Amino acid sequence: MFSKACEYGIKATTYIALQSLQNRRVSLKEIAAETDSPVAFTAKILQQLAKSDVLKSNRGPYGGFEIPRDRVKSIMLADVVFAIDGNTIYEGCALGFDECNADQPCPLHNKFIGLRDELSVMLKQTSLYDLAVELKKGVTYLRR
Amino acid sequence: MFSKACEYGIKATTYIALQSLQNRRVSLKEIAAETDSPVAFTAKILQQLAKSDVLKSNRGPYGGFEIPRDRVKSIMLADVVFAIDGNTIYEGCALGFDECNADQPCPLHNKFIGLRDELSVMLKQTSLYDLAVELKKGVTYLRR
DNA sequence: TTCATTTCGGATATTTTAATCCGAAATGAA
DNA sequence: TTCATTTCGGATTAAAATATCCGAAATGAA
Repeated sequence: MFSKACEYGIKATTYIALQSLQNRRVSLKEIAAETDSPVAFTAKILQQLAKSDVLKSNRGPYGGFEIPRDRVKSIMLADVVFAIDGNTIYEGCALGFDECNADQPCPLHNKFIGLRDELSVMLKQTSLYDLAVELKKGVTYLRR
Repeated sequence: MFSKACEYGIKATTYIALQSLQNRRVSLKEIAAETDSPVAFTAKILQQLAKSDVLKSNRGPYGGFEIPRDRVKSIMLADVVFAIDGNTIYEGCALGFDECNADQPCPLHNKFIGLRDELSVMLKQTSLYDLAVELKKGVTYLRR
């Protein structure tokens, strides 16, 4: 479904969102530890997310990553996924055709369009705020 | 979503099902050509599907692959997918946890269970016969 | 039997994804 | 300024997925 990079990216941004809501800037080391992710690989992903303007990075002591408080509610899961995996998840054909549409569909096309649309809606409607709130409540977890 | 191997496997079994309904046994070469798939890689996948009893293979001249006519309606997409990709698509966690359930869910768990169940139902309810019929009608395609 | 045809199975090669390493650059504090 | 801390960015390595190659085995027909 998602690439490993994207999985780490979602966990990381969720954690950063939670801490940012409490005005805490967090370091790469802390993020990797809290999300059970490989440190160096996570660094690359965070860099990419910073370039895509999903989060803000700061170098030097007391540096780290953050998401401006007023943006936590408007950054959607779809933004994170798109920044890392692109749009194949929304637009890609289940059987790998470069193009696949109602006009000339693959055998699975019609059985998948509904599901894909639902997925798309879900990703676009779920904000980092939504994910952070549940994490804070303790009803979801970033590691086991 | 699916691995490349699984994509090729679905296309191949759909094609074999269509031909088997017309009592035609088909060769690897023909299958690969009709589904626009790499020959040698497709061979491996068909071998695997034969071992999983999704289809029957026959060596020698006039050999090739087939699906017993009376089984085309009872072999489901889920059987093909399971034989190649296993059950991660049904049971795997969206964020890669080894285990992920209502008791200790990842941040996406609850947003995904509905979708995953729908996918599961769809794969279990769609038979090779269903796919072959649409292909025969000319409303779906195995290559573009 | 002989031969051409076809799948089988193991080894190998290529490509993509995942992950690490390390010096450079930025930054804040002493 | 000096130094420790932290991210940045490029190079490299490792692992997994994708794909190919080729000789062996099976099989049906001449």
